[in-house]
Amino acid sequence: MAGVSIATVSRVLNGDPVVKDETRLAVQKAIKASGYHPNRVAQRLRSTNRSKQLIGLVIPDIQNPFYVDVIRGIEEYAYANGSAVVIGNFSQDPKREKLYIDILRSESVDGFIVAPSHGRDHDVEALINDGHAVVCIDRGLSNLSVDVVKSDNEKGAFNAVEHLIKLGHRRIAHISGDPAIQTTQERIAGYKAAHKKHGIPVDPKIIRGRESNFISGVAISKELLALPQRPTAIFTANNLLTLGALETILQQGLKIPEEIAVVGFDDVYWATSLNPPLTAVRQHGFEIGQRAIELLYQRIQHPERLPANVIVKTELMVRKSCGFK
Amino acid sequence: MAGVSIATVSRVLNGDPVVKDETRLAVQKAIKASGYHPNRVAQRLRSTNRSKQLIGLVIPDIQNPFYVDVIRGIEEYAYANGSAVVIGNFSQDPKREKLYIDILRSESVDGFIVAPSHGRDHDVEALINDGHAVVCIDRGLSNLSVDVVKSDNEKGAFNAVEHLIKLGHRRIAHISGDPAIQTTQERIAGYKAAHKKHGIPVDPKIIRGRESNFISGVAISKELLALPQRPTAIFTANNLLTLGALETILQQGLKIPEEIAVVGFDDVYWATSLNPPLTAVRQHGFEIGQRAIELLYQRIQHPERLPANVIVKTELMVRKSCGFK
DNA sequence: GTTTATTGTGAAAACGTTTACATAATTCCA
DNA sequence: TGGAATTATGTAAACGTTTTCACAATAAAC
Repeated sequence: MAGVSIATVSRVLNGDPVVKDETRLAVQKAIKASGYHPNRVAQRLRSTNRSKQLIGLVIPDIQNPFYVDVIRGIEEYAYANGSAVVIGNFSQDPKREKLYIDILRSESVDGFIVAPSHGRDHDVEALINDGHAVVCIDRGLSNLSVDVVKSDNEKGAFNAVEHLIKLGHRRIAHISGDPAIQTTQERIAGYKAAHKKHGIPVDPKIIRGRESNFISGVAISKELLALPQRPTAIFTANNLLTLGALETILQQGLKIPEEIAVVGFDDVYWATSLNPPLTAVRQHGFEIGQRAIELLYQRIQHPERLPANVIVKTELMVRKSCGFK
Repeated sequence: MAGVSIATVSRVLNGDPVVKDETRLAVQKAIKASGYHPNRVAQRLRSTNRSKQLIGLVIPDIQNPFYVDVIRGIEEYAYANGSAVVIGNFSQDPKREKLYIDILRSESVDGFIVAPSHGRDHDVEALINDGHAVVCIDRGLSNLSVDVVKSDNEKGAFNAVEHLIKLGHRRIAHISGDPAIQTTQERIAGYKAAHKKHGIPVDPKIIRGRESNFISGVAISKELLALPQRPTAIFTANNLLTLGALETILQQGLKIPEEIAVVGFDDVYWATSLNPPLTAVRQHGFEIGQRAIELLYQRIQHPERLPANVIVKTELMVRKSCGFK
């Protein structure tokens, strides 16, 4: 249509400076006129060096607002680069995680951003060993050195618990998540560190963790509230557990913060609408996403770069659920 | 490796019954041994008839839990079929919507599930006119007949408002969303219908709508509460507006439901944890997603089928935010 | 006016599959 | 046992690009 070969069209599309201005304009005109759009599938199939404009994201739980923030951060960057993001939400199911990794692998994405289901995630390890660019979020891998972006879980938990201690609480329960997950362990460590610093003994009976979901939150908080020596405060390890605890407290008609104080890990956008507004540890999910995709592009360009470990600060959002003013 | 041609390997992969059992086994063994994975990019490039195992999803707001439910419904089905889902979140930005549609188009996805940014969405129309399989969710197109799956917005709003009326409320405000969006109009229609049925005059001054976000919710509820003849109840048109209203009410120290009743469109998983638990219109997002992808696959197989219009029921979740027992 | 550099363009291979067609291998029937 | 019918496999084109290489056209140098 522009009277040139497809090779020249390709060059124009890729901004190759070698084409004459005259032909470039002719081609661009023809592209406009014909409504031509390059086929990204063919582009990906062919090109080895250049960016394939597609990145894969493997997420454990898309219902968790924290990951939604992460996704938004990643997407923002991807959008700015004309890249698309393929999201696989594996709902905490390792089998499904594997399927998504396989799919994305065979989609020849530029790279992967993954929250591995656990520290010894063989599928993610295999991915890295096969030379793919991978950045982990929220949790790392125990056997392998890899780029990781996550929150400062220990510090975040420490601050939350210290806040409670400074308000006068001495018997603080902790509803934690799946003990197999690194994140859980770090948050427990922060909890303990705050106790240690203030010379308060840790009672292992009031640190209880199972799966990270609403049900566990309800169940564990019931157990804790039935204890003979009832805690005056509860520190929950993520937003679903927090909801479970609130449910129980509401149901038992206990007053927050007078009868029981609550601090949650994971700030959520509706935390201020709770009554009373919830004091919570805010993770900067959006920023985590941004840093992750930046690292990913760096890794793609410099595969030999040493793995980075980015720790993103948390922020204690003090609201009204803590009591003992 | 199995001593056969690549054509035969392809046939084995696609379950072509023509291959001899013996060779099939040999090939399968070789596939296992070599860790071979078919390249989906090449598959998509080549194959015209068969499913490309990729569907495109264009969503206005991934932070809205309703859409998250929709996504989960879609993904569930896709996962069961070994398909992947590419998600484009355009954050209510039509430019971004267009970019994502273009990207997905050139990814040669099997089909699209889209929530068009407005009724005259030219990009979505173009998609359909170009012969792509498209299913709309949440809102349809005004110029074009297309498969649509959405909630029964009018009925949902009607039930919510009638519930308030039956509890004795006579002055019910409505904080609505973007007036340009069909969904908004339908919810307003339901609001009016309930008034009409019960012979209560509609005061247009207490129906106010702007963008569907937290800020609007705060602003409009402030306006409403400052009115000389203050409403005794507020019906909000979506979960972000609800949050905004709750924020204002909490800040002004008003008691729910004694001083002001609240019913929200969009039930959310944390509605029960609010204090008091929120009465809300539940949309079955997961089911909407499921129906949408079912319709999409049907449309792919029968492009000439007449467009369907699936209306999914809503459910009024009666909790404690309505008062006037 | 030839040779040499420089610049812009085209031809063709390659990416990893699917698929129409051809051919080889097997079975069937007379 | 020879040919036809059937079955299983291989060959090669195609999908829509990118990219290497060669070549043509122009400009520069002698």
